[in-house]
Amino acid sequence: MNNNDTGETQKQDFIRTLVNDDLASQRFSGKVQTRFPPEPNGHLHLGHAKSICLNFGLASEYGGVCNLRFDDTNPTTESEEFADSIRKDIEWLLGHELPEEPVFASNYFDQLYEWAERLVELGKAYVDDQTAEMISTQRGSFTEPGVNSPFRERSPEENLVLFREMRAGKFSEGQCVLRAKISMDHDNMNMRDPVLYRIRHESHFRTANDWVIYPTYDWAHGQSDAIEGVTHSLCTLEFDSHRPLYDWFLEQLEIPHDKRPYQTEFARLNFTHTVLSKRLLRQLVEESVVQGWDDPRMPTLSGQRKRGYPPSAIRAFCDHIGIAKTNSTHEVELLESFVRSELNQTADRKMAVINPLKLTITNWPKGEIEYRDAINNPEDPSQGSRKVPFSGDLYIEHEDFMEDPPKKFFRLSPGREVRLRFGYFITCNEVIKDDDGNPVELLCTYDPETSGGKAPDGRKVKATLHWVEASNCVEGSAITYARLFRSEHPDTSSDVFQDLNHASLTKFSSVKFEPSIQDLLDGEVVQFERLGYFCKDDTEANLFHRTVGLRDEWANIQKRKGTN
RNA sequence: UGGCCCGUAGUUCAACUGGCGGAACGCCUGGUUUUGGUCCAGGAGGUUGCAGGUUCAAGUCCUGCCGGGCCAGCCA
Repeated sequence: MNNNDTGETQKQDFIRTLVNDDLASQRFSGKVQTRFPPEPNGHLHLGHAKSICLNFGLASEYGGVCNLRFDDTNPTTESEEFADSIRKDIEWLLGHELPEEPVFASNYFDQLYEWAERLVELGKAYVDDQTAEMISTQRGSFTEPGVNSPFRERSPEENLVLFREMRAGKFSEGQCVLRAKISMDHDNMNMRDPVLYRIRHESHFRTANDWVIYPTYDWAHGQSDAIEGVTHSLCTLEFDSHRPLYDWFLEQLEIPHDKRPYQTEFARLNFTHTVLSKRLLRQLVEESVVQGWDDPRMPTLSGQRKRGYPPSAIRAFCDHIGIAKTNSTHEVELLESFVRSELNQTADRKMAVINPLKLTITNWPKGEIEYRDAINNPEDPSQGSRKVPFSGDLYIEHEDFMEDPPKKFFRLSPGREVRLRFGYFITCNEVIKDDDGNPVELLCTYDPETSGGKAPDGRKVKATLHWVEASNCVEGSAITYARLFRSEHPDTSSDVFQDLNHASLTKFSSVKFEPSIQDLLDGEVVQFERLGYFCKDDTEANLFHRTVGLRDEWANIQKRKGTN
């Protein structure tokens, strides 16, 4: 695999082509500036990661600036807590602190208001006293033109008085709005006299009680871009039909062409077996399907962090998938392969037994402990090695023993010899079972001649098992995760909750770890050999979350047998 | 139903202004290996949505159709 492609070749996609064209034509005198504009009313997820990588990546490639701009135009749903968590997630993803302090659309409320007055004076905006319902029915449909509001022809003077009274708090919520005066029979519904300001008698987390009218997204966005000096305003496909509006406002306000940002849309990110809509994600949290926004099964950035996904792997993934206008759904396995690829290079190896089966070496000198050399990372010899205790009292993985093994099962079974990693060859001689016939202990002998992992007589074994020494081990637990939804495209079904995978979390409570896990930092990711990558929990002692498993040939063989 | 956007291996993307359709992930086979991991080599997988047209030559240009997405919040 070549995931860690350093990619010297310049990336090429339709957006970078546009930027190069603008550079060539000196459209913005060689400047490139972008922005990432989340609304502080929820948590960031993988879909946002694509946009963050694009916006911040593009700016840094072209030596420009990318602002984190909070689109805080709706006091009803937004909060400082969301803003703080968004900033934290972005800095984690980027791997460094924000080069610039975040900015807020609310910083521009004065300017936005002033511009709105100008539009009123120009006769291009009016105060409409109708209810939301009336305005909605008057908007018409895709095939029917809208009808003009009875208040559409108010004079600029009257509108200015009314608009100032709106601002002064003279009216109640919903009593009136400010609308742009464009055209009620436009093919594009967004151009049918859109609302610019609505009344909210609510405190805003940045501007407190300074305002009782708040700009809508359409009125705030393009002008905020212009104020900041954004050149390329990148957003997702669903804003395509808003672009004519974006341009219309800048045109009316006579923003000079070389200072006029323009909007370009790209396809948002989707994953198989995953939902990325704010509404559904919130529902998963509120209905306690998951344990919170940062549940490791959540596609939120905080969830991925808790699970141990390296941000560099998410960035490499975003680089790899590129930017296009085609609606697309990526296989979650692709992201996982980037996570493995990264972790394979960086994660230290340890040993843990997740589902222990006692194994006693009958010819081992009683009570003797030997310290075996174990390499920390075969991909990176500079990481050195450690000593792991070994004795005649061990645990191995339950799944590594079968009394009556099928073909192609290479692990331990009665009479068979296997290697214990960093240890010796052992042969299973006897199986001790409980009343139900389940194996509870294996009696084995070891060959002292195989200390180097090889037999002097050249005989081979077909498997190497991981193990943990019983008297020195650390006890704890581990959680493995599977996808939250069973179907590939859960969000297309009418009831996504019907599609939940009820086995998305499996907790193992009597895990045996080698002693060295006590030196691990919270949030550190290691590979437990043959089991996968695991991340140390930051709140509970000796708890590990499985970030992602290893590729598993044996599981594939079993799956094939199951389906045939 | 009107307007706009999009259709290239299973998936996601390449293929400079028309010039032999490639890669990654996934899958399969073999090699290496003290992780059934990693790594290496090879393989299968395509009527470029369909039908016409222009051209010596079309994934690329033109026309029509089909399929998918978005738009009728005082959300963003």
